[in-house]
Amino acid sequence: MQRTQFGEMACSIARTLDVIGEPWSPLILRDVWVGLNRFDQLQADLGISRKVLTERLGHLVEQGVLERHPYDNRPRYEYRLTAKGAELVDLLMVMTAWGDKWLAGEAGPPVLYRHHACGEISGVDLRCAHCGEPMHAGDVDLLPGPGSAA
Amino acid sequence: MQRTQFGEMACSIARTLDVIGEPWSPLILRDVWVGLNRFDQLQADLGISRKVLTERLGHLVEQGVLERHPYDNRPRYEYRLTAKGAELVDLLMVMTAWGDKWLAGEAGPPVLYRHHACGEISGVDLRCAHCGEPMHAGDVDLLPGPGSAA
DNA sequence: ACCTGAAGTTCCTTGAGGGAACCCCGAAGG
DNA sequence: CCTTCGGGGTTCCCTCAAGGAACTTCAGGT
Repeated sequence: MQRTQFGEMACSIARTLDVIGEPWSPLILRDVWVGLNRFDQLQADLGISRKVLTERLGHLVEQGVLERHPYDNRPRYEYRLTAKGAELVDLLMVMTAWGDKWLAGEAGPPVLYRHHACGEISGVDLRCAHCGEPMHAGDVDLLPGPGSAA
Repeated sequence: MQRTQFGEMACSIARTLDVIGEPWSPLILRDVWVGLNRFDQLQADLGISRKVLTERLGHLVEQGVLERHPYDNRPRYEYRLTAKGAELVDLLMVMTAWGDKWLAGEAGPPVLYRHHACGEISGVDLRCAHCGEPMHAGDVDLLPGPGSAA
């Protein structure tokens, strides 16, 4: 965990980091997304310390990103993405795209995405929600919004 | 810093975290993106410890995300995004979109993006690079790729 | 010769991450 | 009824990274 809390900053990036910025959190989300829903599965897959896993899951549940819910009529629980959490998968897909492009090396990407709509192996691209044209680092101006500190 | 190195995992998310997963790194990138390029500017804006800032900048330069380069013909340096780093801004924009939606509260988003192509205030949306249709958590199947461990 | 300002570096303290052992609870087996 | 098993955590200790503040270095300006 970062010692400095980012959540108080007037910045959506900082606030998002307060939710999933701790080490392991994005990987936990990825695992839950792909269907590893139980404590021991996560622990085994990630090799994370049980103590830290407990802390992370607690935090993610508290933030409304995961839901802990019982199964099998005994003290067994599984974790699932909430709607809020499912939208964080966007972030994971963009990380995947960047990692595939810049870090995968000779071997190529470890995982491929097949898009339901077109059936093709593909990746994500960022588009303007308004006009549908590409939207990347150089394509925007930044303006102070209603929630700015000033 | 995470004690466990994620870079060795066969996962582009984990590898990406190895580059920018440390606390502060995404915020440093954001600041450099918006034009805070010098050590003291970054330190003052973020309130980060100078020691940690030195470490983070060093790591980001080593990873090829930032370039350190001299100005003013004396021991003065500024940091700039490389092409590799500029593409990481995609990640920041997605984090912003999510934070704006789920964490901004009453006050609304602290920062707005105006898209050059259409001139409108807008945000990003994820589309399939192949067919252009929306691509989110439920719209894909995952398949093992060439670089998978198996 | 002195001051200033940028860009680090050093040193100390605190607390989060790693690791392994331990605990609790309900079910199933004998 | 007593024991074992397996999921889901807790507890404890150790190490190393983050915070914080003071110190250093180098070049220019006055």
